Amino acid sequence: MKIATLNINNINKRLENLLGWLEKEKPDVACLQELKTEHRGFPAGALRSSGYEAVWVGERSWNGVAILARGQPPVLTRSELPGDDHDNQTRYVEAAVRGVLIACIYLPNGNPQPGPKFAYKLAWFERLIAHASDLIKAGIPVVLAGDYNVVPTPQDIYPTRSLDKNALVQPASREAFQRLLRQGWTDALRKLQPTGPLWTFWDYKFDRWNADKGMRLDHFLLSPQLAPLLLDGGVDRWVRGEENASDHAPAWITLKL
DNA sequence: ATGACCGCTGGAAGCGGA
Repeated sequence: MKIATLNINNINKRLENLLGWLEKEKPDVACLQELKTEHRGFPAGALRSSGYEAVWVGERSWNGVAILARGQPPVLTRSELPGDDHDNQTRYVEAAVRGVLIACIYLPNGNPQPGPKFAYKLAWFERLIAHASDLIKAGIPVVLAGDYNVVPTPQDIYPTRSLDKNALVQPASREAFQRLLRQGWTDALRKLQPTGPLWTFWDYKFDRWNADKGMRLDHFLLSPQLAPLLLDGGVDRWVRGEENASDHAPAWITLKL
């Protein structure tokens, strides 16, 4: 079972890029973030024509997340992260596919830092940690996939001091990610490749793609039952080099199910 | 680097993203 995650940065603006990637790489499950469309604007028909059924939550202009599954409909289990009834941002969707619970996450960016946006990021992270704890305790196979907007360690970003104040690299952001891992989750891509660059994002600005100055922001966390089933994984870097690309590339893993 | 990008809203600059 091949599971992928991609921050698409507007699904309708990049629909041809998305369909081209799905056709070529054929993930069984694809988690998407930053749909940037209201619920009714989601291109469900085009995706169905390409062989994918979907569940999604969306809002105008910002955020929005989806789970696609090839050849079968994902079974929706949650469309929001528990813990704050006043949070209306569409950043979490969860569904079961072939016996695996898939959570698609778009964690808040948190810039500028410090400030209310960074506080929202950390509060959202705490809600995720609480929910993830419940999922671990449930003893079921779970993949937490998505754009965490966290650079976990210094080796997950090109060498620079210019981003020292950025929310993505703050000690509080990294500490929250480590606390999540310590519940028993496995950082799948880092388990496969313990050291070295594993970029999934290159800023549009400053020609970062051509300089290959990227960051690792998109992660797969595996529950204890799934970690031993991890076979392979990587980043589809070619997608970032296409015309009209998102600033993220897809990351993927395969599980022996 | 107060950076040179990209997309959105609204109908101009300003915001958000990372």
